[in-house]
Amino acid sequence: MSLPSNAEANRRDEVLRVAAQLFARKGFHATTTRDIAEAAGMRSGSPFYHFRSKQEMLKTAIIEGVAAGQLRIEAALAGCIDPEQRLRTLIRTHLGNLLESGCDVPLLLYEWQALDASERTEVACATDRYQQVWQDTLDQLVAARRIPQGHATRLWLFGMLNWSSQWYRPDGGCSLDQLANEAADLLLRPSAAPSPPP
Amino acid sequence: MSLPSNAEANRRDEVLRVAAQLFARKGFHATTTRDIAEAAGMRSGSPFYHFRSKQEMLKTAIIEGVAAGQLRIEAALAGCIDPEQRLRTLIRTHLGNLLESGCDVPLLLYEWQALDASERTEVACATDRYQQVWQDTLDQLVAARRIPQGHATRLWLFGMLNWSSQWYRPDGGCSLDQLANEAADLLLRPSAAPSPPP
DNA sequence: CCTACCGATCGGTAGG
DNA sequence: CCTACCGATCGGTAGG
Repeated sequence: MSLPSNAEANRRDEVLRVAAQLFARKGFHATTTRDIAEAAGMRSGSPFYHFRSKQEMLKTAIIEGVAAGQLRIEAALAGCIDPEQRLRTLIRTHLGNLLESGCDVPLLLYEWQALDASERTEVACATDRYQQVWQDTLDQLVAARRIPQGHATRLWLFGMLNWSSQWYRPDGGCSLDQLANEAADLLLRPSAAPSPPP
Repeated sequence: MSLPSNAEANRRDEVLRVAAQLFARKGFHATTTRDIAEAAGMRSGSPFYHFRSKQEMLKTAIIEGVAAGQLRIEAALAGCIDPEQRLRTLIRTHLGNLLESGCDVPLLLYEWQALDASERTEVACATDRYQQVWQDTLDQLVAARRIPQGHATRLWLFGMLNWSSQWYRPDGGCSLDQLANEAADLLLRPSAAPSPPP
């Protein structure tokens, strides 16, 4: 038995990176393993030295993308206590995870349908963790009457944000900071006056 | 020259219907023309008697799906004046367009990427019309201070609603009426008191 | 990681 | 609309 060498691991990461970007841009089924090989500077059979199958590339890309996004969220949230500020930070960071170039492994939101049942279960574990901190923050804001109650609020919110990958263009003259604040303003009610009514 | 017979047109509609449903459920690239033929009770080459290519089936399905949804929206909105009520009706009807079974030709939100440039232009004409009535209603609600200003409000709203196709399950114990009202409540501020402050 | 290749499947067509 | 078929391409593998 031998552990993978550093060089080998780096090549594997490179394959994963280009695969994830192609999956994000063209979709899983519209991307061929030959596309991936070419983008990684390899011959057509070589990606299969690193991954058993195209589906395994997808599963790994989804899970690593979510994990990387989760790390960025935890870092951005460090030391942030106020629920409104936490929500704004979550929204801004999530938009970055979705839209900002330089994401080595982008979030792949729509491609999980190409996975089979057991792979979906693995992916669900990663996404459940990603959503937990959102739910906690939303619960606090409901308690503070900054947003209305509702079963689906977290899902509505993810929808708002995730759909931006269908329309956002970096050259559109609207920064992610602006967009993030606009989205938060759409959800948040003004905070109640500090003194109660007579 | 001969016009298509009724029987021929009916078969074409049947091909389109099953193609649209397969595209919606599995995605364009994961659906084969043989899947479509089988679902329509034909042999593998026969769909091409009605459509020049698989892409033409997709383009037609998208445009007809949007047009059918548009008709349902116009019918539901007839005689409805109040902006809040109009928004609630738009949301409820759009969720029906997305999620309700019995949609012969469902809305295909994500598959337009498989089209080429000229086909996308045709699709854009149909979707622009679909969005116009939404924008008008949102503008009225901004003027009435029921929702905050923002460049992207219509896009946030469509995101909220469209993402529901990723998580909504009809047996989940939540009706579309409930969901629609919850979504509207998330957006709408309470209307201002009728008398102005001193 | 490359060379060389395989079996399967795909979109699409000719001819009737 | 069916039969019969084609050329291209696909995911994946054996052997080195």
